[in-house]
This record gives sequence, C-alpha cells and structure tokens, in this order.
Amino acid sequence: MCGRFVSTRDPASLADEFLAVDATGNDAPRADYNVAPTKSVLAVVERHPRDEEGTVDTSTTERTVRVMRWGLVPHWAKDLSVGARMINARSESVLDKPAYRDSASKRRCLLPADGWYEWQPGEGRKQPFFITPSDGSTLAMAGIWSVWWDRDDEGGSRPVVTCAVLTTDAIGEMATIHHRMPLLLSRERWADWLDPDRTDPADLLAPPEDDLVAGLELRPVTTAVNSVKNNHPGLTEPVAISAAEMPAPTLFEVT
DNA sequence: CCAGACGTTGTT
DNA sequence: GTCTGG
DNA sequence: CCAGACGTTGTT
DNA sequence: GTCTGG
Repeated sequence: MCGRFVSTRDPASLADEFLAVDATGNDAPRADYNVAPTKSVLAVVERHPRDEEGTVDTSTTERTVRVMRWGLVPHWAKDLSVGARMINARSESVLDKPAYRDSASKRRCLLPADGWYEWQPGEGRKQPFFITPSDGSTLAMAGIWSVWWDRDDEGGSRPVVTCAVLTTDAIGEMATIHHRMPLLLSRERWADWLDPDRTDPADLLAPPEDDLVAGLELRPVTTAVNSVKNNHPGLTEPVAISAAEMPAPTLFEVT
C-alpha cells in the first residue's frame, strides 16, 4: 500500500520531467522525507482549459503541476477530517465506490515520488523499508483527486483540492514485505492516465509492468521514520538488519 | 420513507 | 450527491 | 502509514 | 480498543 512517501523534487523540475506547467504558485511544499496523510503534496493533472466564463475548450488540454492535500475529501463531505481515512483507493474497486468513482472517471492525476515507505510486519517490532528506483528516476503513482469547498461563516468558500493514491496487489520483490503497493505508472502510461477524455478508465488500471517493479530497490531504514515529526534525508538511508528481518519470499505469497 | 454510510489495511 | 439498509 | 489521545467544568 | 492528526 502507500501510507507514507518521499517527495524531494521541486515543482519546476517535475514540470520539466512531466511536460507540464508549474502552477503551484507560492504554496508548494518543501522537499519532504516523510510525507504523511493530510499533508500537501505535488500532483500532475491534465485538463481542458476554461475561459473566464468557465467555458471549456475541448480542442486542447493543459498539463500542470499543482498542490493537493493527501486524503480525498468528496465534495459532499461535511468536513475535511474524512480525508484522513481516504488516503488509498483500491484499483480493483475504485470505479464502483461512491466516494471515488467520479474522481476515477474524471479526475485522475499522477503523484510523483522519490519512493515510498512500507512497514514489514513480523515478530515484535515492524521494520520499515524505503522503496525507490535503483536508477534514481522519479516514480509516478496513480492518483485521483477532488475539490471540497471550505465554507466560512460569512457565506464565502475556499476550494481545497484533495487526492488519494491507488493501490494494487504487490508483485515481484515487493510481495516479500507487503501484499499491497501503489499503482505505479510507467512513463508510457502517463498520457493515457491523465487524458481527461478517457472517462472509462478500466483498462488504465492494469498492474505495473514486471520490469518497472524489477527496477526498484528495497532498503531497510530506521524506525525514526515512524514518527512524522522526523523529516530528514537520513530516513531513507539503509540500515543493517538481522537475517531474521530480511524480506522473506514466502511471507506474503498470494493465498 | 428516513438514516447513515461513503475507505483501506491488517489481524485474529 | 447517491446508494444501502432498516 | 504510525503516534498519541481518549474529557468537562469552571476559573484565571 | 478505536479514533484523530500529521
């Protein structure tokens, strides 16, 4: 699954890499080695542009890097707090769930990441791992987003854009520490995933390619990452663990 | 009809 | 908002 | 995901 | 045990 990740690329670099325009303004989050639910994250979206009257130009699209709050809050929610529980969406059911399906068909995004954290359950204490591409490239996690209107007492309202990370069955080496993982999208799949005209994205939800997963490095890290108060590059550095704590291939084989 | 949920993960 | 359960 | 709280009244 | 907050 994905309940914690790392994002250190700045918006301009991401805009460059994802062929997008940096639309983060002044509220872009800083490099973050411990991104947790409810925090601000950077996302890539693609939409048909609208003019000042709100008329949509369907002949073209604009791809932008934006700031979102992690934890999807559907437009009908009474308050922001529901987002804390809507941090992941199962790719197998996202098109059917009332809280997610509109977003899945009309509001998909990419959530760039340096890598993500996974806690391997076991005897005693859980061992955290950091999973990151061996070649240092940027991961793109499949995401969905929504707008929630934060109303004040004077009748005004302010939009809050929120998002969730899609999950899928763990495959390859990932299955040795956990049975779920983020839906990672190879570069070849970015354009289709973001295409606002693909409103029936069933075939966009295919699992990650084996070679994409094979290119990931899985590294045990300090339990300091457990606390969101800790946030520094050391959280992603390898630590020595005992043989008993090494990822065991049989641990999470599918039943 | 109204009330209440709307989600995932892991663990037993 | 929309669906499910009672 | 993990960590940390989990409560109200009244008084300053 | 269960919920909220980050």
